Amino acid sequence: MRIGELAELTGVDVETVRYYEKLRLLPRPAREANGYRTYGKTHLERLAFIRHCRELDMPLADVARLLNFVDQPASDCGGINVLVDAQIGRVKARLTSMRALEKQLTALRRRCSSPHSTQHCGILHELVSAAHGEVCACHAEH
Amino acid sequence: MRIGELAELTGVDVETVRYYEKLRLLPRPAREANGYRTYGKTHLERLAFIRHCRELDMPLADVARLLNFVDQPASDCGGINVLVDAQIGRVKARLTSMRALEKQLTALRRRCSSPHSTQHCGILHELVSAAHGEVCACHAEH
DNA sequence: AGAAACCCTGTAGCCACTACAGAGTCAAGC
DNA sequence: GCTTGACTCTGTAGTGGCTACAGGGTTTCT
Repeated sequence: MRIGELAELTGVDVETVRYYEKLRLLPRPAREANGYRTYGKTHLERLAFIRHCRELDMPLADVARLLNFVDQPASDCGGINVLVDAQIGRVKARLTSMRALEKQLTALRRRCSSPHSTQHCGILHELVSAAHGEVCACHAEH
Repeated sequence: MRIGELAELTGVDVETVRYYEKLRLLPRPAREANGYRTYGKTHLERLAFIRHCRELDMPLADVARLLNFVDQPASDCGGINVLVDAQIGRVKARLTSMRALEKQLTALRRRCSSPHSTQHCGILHELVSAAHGEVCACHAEH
């Protein structure tokens, strides 16, 4: 299997496959006589593994650690839980801040319903008033 | 006011202030005889404006556009709404995918409650099974 | 035979910073 | 006057996770 086929099967860009190789997430493949990379089933599975982890938005450094666990079946899996829990924590934290952000933006948006001149635009007024240290609708408490 | 004081007042890092200047978001300040930057009230307000927009997670390119509107009070403010709406759209889309992500991760996490050997770890099994194209708990439908 | 599609290496760009390196300047305390 | 520490300057490189070339070679299809 050449790199294009591997990329196609896993839904990963060709350049990304080479990128993963450079980061040593994928082992170096054998080469054809012309220098083309040749992949087998193990590469396919490993790449699918990486991709699945990325779909869960895990950083590549964590994926590398998970791959280490895969390569050492006898070791304790406690570290895996730690990684997943950390990822869940990050996602939860971002969710919280994103929800707040959405509220702030919609509050800001309500300040201007119909188009008119910039100097009377409620949105811009809100943004500018923050520059004066005043209370703004989007970042108001409660 | 020197750069450190400006940074302190706005809660922005000193390096970031210089970075904004390089991107022409902040006008070039006057210089003291020793070459130190000197800022006034207008800089302070403009920087606070930028920071407020960044708190709403707007890209700097959009912030630059908003600053253009500020500088042209007579122009139509329709473009402002477009920017804010686009930002709201981005945030909503990310919220949706983050919520799905959280579900996927917690489903994955449930696969391993107590620590044991890696080769029997349900989490790793899930991640590996994806590599075989099988259905996994975290990305299962419904 | 020629064109399109694939492959190679290596480098630079994206975003919004952040972190230096290596130098100069300034104020306070001894 | 001298040291120490805090501040400032410029310029460059690093972060993550790709993505997009440039400039070449190879294969495959028609």
